[in-house]
Formats: sequence, C-alpha cells, structure tokens
Amino acid sequence: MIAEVIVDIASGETDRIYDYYCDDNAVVGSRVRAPFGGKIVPGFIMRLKETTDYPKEKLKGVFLCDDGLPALNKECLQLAEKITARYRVPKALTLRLFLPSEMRTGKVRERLRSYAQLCIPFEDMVFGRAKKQRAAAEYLRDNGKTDCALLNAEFPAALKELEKKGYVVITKEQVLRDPYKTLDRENVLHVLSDDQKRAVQTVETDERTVQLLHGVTGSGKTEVYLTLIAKCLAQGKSSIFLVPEISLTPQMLSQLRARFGRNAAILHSGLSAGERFDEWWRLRTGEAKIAIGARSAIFAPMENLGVIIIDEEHDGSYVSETAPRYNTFDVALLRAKYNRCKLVLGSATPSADTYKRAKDGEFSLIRMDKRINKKPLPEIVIADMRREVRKGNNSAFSLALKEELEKCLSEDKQAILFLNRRGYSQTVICKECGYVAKCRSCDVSLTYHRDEDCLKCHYCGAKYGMLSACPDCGGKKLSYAGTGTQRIAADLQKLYPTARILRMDNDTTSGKEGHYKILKQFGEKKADILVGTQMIAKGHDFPSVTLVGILDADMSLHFSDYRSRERTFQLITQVSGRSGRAEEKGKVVLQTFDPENEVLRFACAYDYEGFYQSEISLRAAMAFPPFSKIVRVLVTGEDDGKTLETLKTVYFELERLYTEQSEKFLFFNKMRSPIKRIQNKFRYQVLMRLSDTSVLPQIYAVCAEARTRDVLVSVEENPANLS
DNA sequence: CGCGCGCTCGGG
DNA sequence: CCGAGCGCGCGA
Repeated sequence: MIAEVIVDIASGETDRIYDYYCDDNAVVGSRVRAPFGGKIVPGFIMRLKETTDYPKEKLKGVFLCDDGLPALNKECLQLAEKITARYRVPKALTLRLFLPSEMRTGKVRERLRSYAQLCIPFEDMVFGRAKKQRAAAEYLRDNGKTDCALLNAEFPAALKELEKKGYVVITKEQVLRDPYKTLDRENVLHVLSDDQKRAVQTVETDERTVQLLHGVTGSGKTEVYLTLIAKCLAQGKSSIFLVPEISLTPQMLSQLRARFGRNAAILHSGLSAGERFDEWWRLRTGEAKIAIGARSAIFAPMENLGVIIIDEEHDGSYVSETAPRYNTFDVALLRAKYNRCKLVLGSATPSADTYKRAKDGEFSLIRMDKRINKKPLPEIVIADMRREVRKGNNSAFSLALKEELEKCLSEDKQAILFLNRRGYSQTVICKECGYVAKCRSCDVSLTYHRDEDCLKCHYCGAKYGMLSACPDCGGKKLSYAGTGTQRIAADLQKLYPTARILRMDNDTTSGKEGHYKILKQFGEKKADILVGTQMIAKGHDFPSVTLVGILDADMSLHFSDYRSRERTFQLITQVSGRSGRAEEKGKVVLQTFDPENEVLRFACAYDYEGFYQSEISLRAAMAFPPFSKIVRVLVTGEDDGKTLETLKTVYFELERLYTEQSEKFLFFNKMRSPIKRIQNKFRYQVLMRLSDTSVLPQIYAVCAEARTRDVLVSVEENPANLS
C-alpha cells in the first residue's frame, strides 16, 4: 500500500504530499514516523492508494504509530482541510492543533498517570515561608498517594519544589483506579429557574445553529450549560464546553468533576504532558464525552457532538495569536454544522458583532434578565476626579473611595482595586530635554520597577539598570510619569498602615499558575485589599468582597482601538460583578476624569441595550466592524533590509488588488508598525479596511506567497491591538 | 591552495 | 525545517 503523507514540519516548503510505502492495515488519519531528509520525522496519512508515479527505487516506507484507531478522524481531516485553506498555513501546522503536543514528539502511547507521595516523615520537613508546599505536604500526609494533576491544580508549583527537596517521589503508574475518586460525586437535584428552563428549551427547539445566551451576571447561565451537557450525555452524545483560560479555576474544575466525574475530560494548563495525553485519549476513544477547556479544546477529538458551548463569548482569548490565527467561533460553527448540533454563545456583555447578528435574526437571542438570588446588582457610583484635583486631592484615591475603603476595613470585609497599568510608573522622562528611556531591541518605553530598582521592557522582558542622569543631556531631573499597581499598593499602605494589601499583575504572577496563588490567598481572607490589573476581572468568587474601586475607568477608553468602548463597558461590568457576591450588598466606586462619558453612564446603569444601540450606530457611522473588516498584514524579520524588501513586494501585490477592486476597500495604507521592533524583529504593516470581504482570500494568498525563509508575513482580521 | 560560511536545493 | 553541496572570499 502507498500512503500520501504530510510530514510534520512547520514550513511552507515541505507542505506537500510525499508518497511512502506503508502497511496494508494502515488507516487514513493515522500518525506515522517517516524517513525524511536523513531524519525520522512525524507525519500523517492523508490518503491511501495502490500505486504511485514516484520512482519505486527511491520510495521509502513509514512506520505506523496508530494501530486501529487513527489519531485523526474524518471530521478532523475535513476540518483541517478547511482551516488550512481559510488561513493559508502549512497543513502540518493545522494538523498539530488536533493533537496534544506530546504525541508529536514520538513518545509511545502511554496510559500512565503521575502520582506523588511523601518519601520522608512529614515531621522531618522544613518549609520556611513556603506555605503552599506545607499545605501540599500536609495533604499528602493525610491522604497518601495522590494524582499529580489534582495537586498541581490545587497547589501550583509546590509539587515540583517538594520533589526537588527530596520530600516527595513521583511515580508513573498504569491507570487502575479512578484518580478523581477523592472528589465525591455530587448527588443533588438541579432545579432550574423559569428563565433557565426557557433557555434550555429554546436551545433545544430553535432551528438556528447559533444560540446567543445574553444573561446578566448571576442569572445562572452556567447551570443552563451544564443542563444542556447533561442532556446530551443522557442521549450518548458528546459536548464541548469552552471557557476563557483564566476561568479554569480549581473551584470550577472540582465543580465539573463533581457533576460529571469521569465523563468529563478537562484540558487545562495545570496538566502534565502525560495527563493531557490521557485526557485526550479518553475523549478520542469515547470513554469521556465532555471536553472542557480553553480555546484549543475546540479541536477535541470526539464524535457525535450534541452541543458546543462558548462561555464569555466576547473574551479576547478566543482568537489564536499564532498561526493559524483561527477564530474559535468560526471553527466551532464548522463543527456544529458538521455534527448538526447547536452552538451556544453566552455572555453578560456580548461583543457588538455577535449581538448584532442575534438582533438581525441570524442567531437566536435568549435573554436572562433576572438574577438567580434576586439580589440587586452592586451600586456603581462615579467619582469625578477633576473635582478631586480642584479640591487639592492629588492622590490616586477619591474621597468617596477612601470613605468606602474605611467602612469596608472596619467591617472586616474585603476590597478590590482595579487599574489598567502595571509597574511602579509608566516611563522615565528627563524633565530637561524630554528624553524617554526606551528598550534597545523593541523601541518601546521602559517601565520602572521599584522592587528591583530597574527598568524593564514589557515586550521582551529585557532589564536595564536605573538611570541616575539623562544619557542625552546629563540632566539629573528624571521624573516618573504615570501610576501603576505597585505605586497604588505603596500609597495605600501608607494610608492604611495596618491593612493587608496584595498586589496582582504580570510581575507578581510568575508562571502560568502564579495568579491562582494570589487569588487563593485573597479568597482565604489572608489580605484585606487586592490591587490589580485586568487579570483580576474574571474568575474567582470572593464572598466577602463588598467594595470594588476602578481607579482609572477612562484609561481603556483612550486606546486607539475601535473596540475600546466595548472593552471598557465589558470590563466595568465584569469588575463590578466581583462586588457583593454573597449576603452583603456590594458597592463600586468608579473614578474618572470624564464623568459625563456615555459608556461609563451605560455601564453604571447596567444598561447593555442602551450601550449597544449607541455603539452600533457609532460603528455604522464610522464604518467600523461589524460594518467592515479591518485587516492588518504584518511583515516581521530580524534583518531590516530583507524585511523591507518583503514589505515592498507584499505592498506592491496588495496595491494591485486595491486598484483593481478599490470598491471593496474603505482604507488602504502601508506604514511602519507603531512599535518598530519587538524581540529584535523589525515590524512593518499594511493596514486595510474592507467593506467587502471577498478579497480576503486573495490577501491571504499574496501573503502566503511573499513569506520567505527569514521574513514572516501574517494576516490579522480585526486585530485586538495594533502594536 | 584550503577551509569557512552563506546561499540554494531537495527531501518520497 | 534542516542538512548536504557548492561557490567565493580570505589567509598562509
């Protein structure tokens, strides 16, 4: 038998079919190891045939990795075909999306799971200030051998440290028992509210594929999702449940485990390679029928899908940032159509694009206006910072916020303060000549970090020593402009010396799991005030938080991005939802220099509909998406000359499209990208706005053609930022 | 004349 | 993508 093979090499040059001899029992979609260019590389069988035109004496044979069940089923192969064509990427790159990464590296399929157990007496261990390690060790002392996946989810990073210290041994074992048996399978009746019942019924009966669930925070959308999933399960159908990465918290994981047990495979960043493979394999064989995870879980290998759910539909993490830059919704829609099942989108603040399609009747629109516990949403009060400054208050905190903070502290409640920037201050400016400290390889302003007394580049992480004098003019009057979380936390501590303050931003949350640690500490009431950036907006549920302060509510309005209004509205709604989750009524203080701003007004009134109406008419008037499509072609490379050369060819070809079909373009221009260099790569871009997307495939074709060995050409549709 | 690096080519 | 093969440039 002859196999048509795609070799797993991420390059356009090898992106074609190579013929090989193969076993007669080979199946399309199987993984192989193929001799290629003097090495053995992984590959995939795309088709099988009896003969080949390629000279027999030069033909080589492949080793079959999958016996019986191929790694990729028919749907995967068809989906891969479509994604490859749509985004014009090498086929190998698309096929990789469907497999856990460790399957490519050639390790033989193992059905092993890692378990940890103590190997010296608990009493002999020394922990110092490592509370998480102590907690993990205590857990192991009390519970004995435990699945590493569970420990990693609960005590991030602790296990690795314990192993390093020699306190814990990790063993790999054949999966013999249910590793989740430590979690009691819950046995409760899920009684739905009228709103929830109606939502479930609509999803099941409405003809349209896409169902938008627009429910206010606390309206019980999650229960609707879980009911839909449970119903599918009862019919033997599988489901996919997508959430933003950040919301896969340990609490949520155990809730899902309790509800669905081993029927659910949860694909989250805490899993080790082996565990990820294990979960994937359970889905592939049909042993597990529910895939839960972030964006990439849309490629879960199940058959017979009954429903696909995308929670927090508006979340930016649903667009991939590496090639293929797929949009999760687009992939989900393809899968829903293939399986003839429903695609449910849920959000309290849907993106304008999605909401418009629902209002236009393309999607079904299900409203859930009532909160499940009938509690009112927290009151949002606007603090006019201009007036504060006029009154002589130059601090970052308004009088109203300080009053609320004091009340909050005296009542032993918790508060969250939210702001948009990070670091101690934004930039270092010479007051005499206007010099601004910039990164040598990225051409962006550096940020001062007080704890390390250094300057850091937020794009490449480069560190520079603090300046004592201006390198340009020698002046000594250097000033820090802007305010970050670090500064806020310091000021706050001065104001309330006894308050316990936690800070959370990209600097304090090292590693993927870093932010969980801080959130967990806060959840355990080990701090009174949490100061943080965007990342505290989602996820955890803190019952004793009764106050949320948004320090610079208008900051995000000033980004040069057509979605900044929408994002600001979403952010305020989301952050406000952190306040008053339990019995106590919550309060939100929103500080702004622009108190008349209508976006802030709509957000304070929880008026999504009003916001949408205003936003959509603005988008229409300005011909912004969804009334157009913004396309950015980004040309990047280490060699400035070569990069410019490629930019020229790309621009020449695109300009031809523009002149030939100018009626489809609203805007067309080439320019240097706002940040000229990131990680030593020069960046140039061609920016377009299309009124008619029928030229899009041609744009992709031009870019695929222009890409060279050392210059990358990528296409972004409605990019989230233009840096 | 010899080796070194940079570019081009091909891999089944 | 990655290694093999080849050409030209420089040093002894």
